[in-house]
Amino acid sequence: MPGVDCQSGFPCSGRMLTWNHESDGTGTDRSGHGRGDPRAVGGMNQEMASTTMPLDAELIAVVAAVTARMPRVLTLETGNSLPSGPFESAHRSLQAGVRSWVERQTHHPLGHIEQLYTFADRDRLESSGPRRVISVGYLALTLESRRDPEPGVGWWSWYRYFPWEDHRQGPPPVLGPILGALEGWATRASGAPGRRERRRRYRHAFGAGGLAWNEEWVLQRYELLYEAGLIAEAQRRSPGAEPGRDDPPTGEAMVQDHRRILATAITRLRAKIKYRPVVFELLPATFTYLELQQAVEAIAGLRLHKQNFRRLMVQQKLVEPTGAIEVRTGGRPARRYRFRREVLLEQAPGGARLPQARGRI
Amino acid sequence: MPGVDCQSGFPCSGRMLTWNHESDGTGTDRSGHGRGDPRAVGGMNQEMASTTMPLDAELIAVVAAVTARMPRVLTLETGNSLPSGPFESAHRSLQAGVRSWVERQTHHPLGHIEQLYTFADRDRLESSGPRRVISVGYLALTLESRRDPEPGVGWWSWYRYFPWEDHRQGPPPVLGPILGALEGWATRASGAPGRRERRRRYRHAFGAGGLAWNEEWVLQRYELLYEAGLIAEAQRRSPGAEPGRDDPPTGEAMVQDHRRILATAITRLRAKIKYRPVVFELLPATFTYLELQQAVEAIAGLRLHKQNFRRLMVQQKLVEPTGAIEVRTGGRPARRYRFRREVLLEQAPGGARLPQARGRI
DNA sequence: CCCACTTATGCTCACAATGAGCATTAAAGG
DNA sequence: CCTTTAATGCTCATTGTGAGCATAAGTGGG
Repeated sequence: MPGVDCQSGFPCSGRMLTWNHESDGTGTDRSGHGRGDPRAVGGMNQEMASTTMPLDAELIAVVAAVTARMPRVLTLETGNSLPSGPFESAHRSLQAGVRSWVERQTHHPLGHIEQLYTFADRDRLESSGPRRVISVGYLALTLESRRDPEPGVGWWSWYRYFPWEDHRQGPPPVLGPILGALEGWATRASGAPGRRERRRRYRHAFGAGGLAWNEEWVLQRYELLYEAGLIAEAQRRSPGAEPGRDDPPTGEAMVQDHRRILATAITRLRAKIKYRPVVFELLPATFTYLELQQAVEAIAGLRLHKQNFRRLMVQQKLVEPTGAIEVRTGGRPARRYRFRREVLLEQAPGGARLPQARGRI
Repeated sequence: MPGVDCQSGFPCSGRMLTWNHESDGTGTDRSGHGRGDPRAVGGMNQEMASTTMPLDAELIAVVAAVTARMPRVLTLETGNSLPSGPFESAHRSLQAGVRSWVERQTHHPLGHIEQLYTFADRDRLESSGPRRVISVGYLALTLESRRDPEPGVGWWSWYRYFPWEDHRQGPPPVLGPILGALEGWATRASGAPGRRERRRRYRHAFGAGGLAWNEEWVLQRYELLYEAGLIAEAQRRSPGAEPGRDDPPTGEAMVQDHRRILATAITRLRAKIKYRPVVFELLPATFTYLELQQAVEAIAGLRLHKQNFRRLMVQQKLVEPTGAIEVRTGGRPARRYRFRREVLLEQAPGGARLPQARGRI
């Protein structure tokens, strides 16, 4: 009776069967901005012209980079919108469309690209024209290039739009006022159960009241703030609502729901950086361990333990020394490394342990 | 000097920073069926009418269930296609569209739904009409219902389409011939490096030559077989190619690229089941540990270690006993459990440990 | 009633992975 | 030479996970 010999990364494992309980915000049944979203209402009692309907497809890209320890996003209109454009007939595929569109619009070559999410909610666009639009969001990782900055095109820190997300120096100052406002929102709920529920939700999302901060829940936090009416974009939609004078600052707004798409992208990247070697797409060819770590820290919005980070890099053999030494460190010189591209082809996928169960159990 | 107190699930962790090296096949820059995909060629030298183009949106659903220890998919046309239909103007959102379309088509209520992927490759459809189509794939989890089976509508085992994916009784018989054919394909490459590369790729994907089988790489394996010309759908596309008489059986074909979409869904579900409590969507309200385990095994196509699986359930407190006892076990009676829905709201997300770094490092 | 057989449950044990933090090395700047 | 700042090495306690032994509690036959 040999037993399973579990290399499956599974229950026999269990390492992998640690269920997260959290929605990733990109897949589950949420059509708008969460329950209270004004956009989720409306419709459903309108024309009901149940026929195929020609529509336009739009591509929206979140182009991310890291410079000077800051995660940045490529924007148009002086930071008010993400690069986007129509899906054209000349494009072989959606992916090709994003690439050509963004590169034409920004003169910026894209690196790694992945699809984020597709949506076509009826009330998405403010000026709903005659045609319905289906939007496909993409996340692209690159190096920030400084050359020919077109007018209006620029790189802005993520944290300009989500100031509560940067916990590298500990909880950011904005967090206090935000939690205060959320508590107010909870208090305004009708009924004790409603108040309790709102309180539970915001504490959970923001790690308040002794709960832990989960850096991955970017979208959830944004949606909660939106629901609580603390996001400028939400106030735009309900014209009656004025920004309360006591409302805390909740970051710069963007056109339409671009900021929500950015939140989706950050969520995705913060999750992905943990199980795929994507950081390297954001770094120059060679780097020191510290630079690598700081890139991860910038994205995650957290400080990391230096020695353990190093140990991890060593164990996984993701990088190899170039032989070069960086002397401008402020301390002992550091070795420079390069990403071992071969790992993309090699055997063991670090996290999810491999396969196969043999014999009877 | 307090230190980081790393609960971040991060590098200080490293638990989470074990990069996978693998593409998930749903996000990366692959527009067709991998490098050799005939669909990835074509186009790019055609009309180039670079303007906004009205197109039709189509929704395609992979509706999954588990019955009698088999993972099943809801199909139309006697197993030849997935439920699909146009995105209509009456639909509030894409998600709502899938729901109503599938339910109308199959009289089957859907449970959990998540978006899979959106594609609009030019050469996707065989009969490319005048209009371009953008397709949005969805994955839905439900319980199989037996009532009023419309003609042509039915549930088929996944493994009918991917017979090499079921490793619950050890490597399936088809695997041998398939590996043989892949070796032949590798041998037919021109040049030693080409042959070596093909060999490396198929061994990696299929866990041949001492390598481990990774149950998550469903899409990669399918694409490799497609590229090797071993998939019926691929042969349809290049009319010259006849199925070789020595070709191994590679499962039932489906219309268009529906089988590829199914592969994407299986890949996603096999991955997701490890870090989110989604299995419960596939189970009745109460169940025994064994039933739960068998559902996971059906999806993963692997056998699991019973005691450790149990330990996991206990540790994570995902289920609670109902008090009921199942006696028809063939052995000692088993307790029945129910999923603790509260866990969806509760604190700790099992896998990705929580956050926050305080103090200086 | 005892026995063989089957599945359910408990529990142990060794080993690998991970969180924290001490210690040492190697530059730069007075 | 001494202080400060990083880079690197390495230790140590804890927890997580792979395997498997052992016992419990039914069923179906002698």
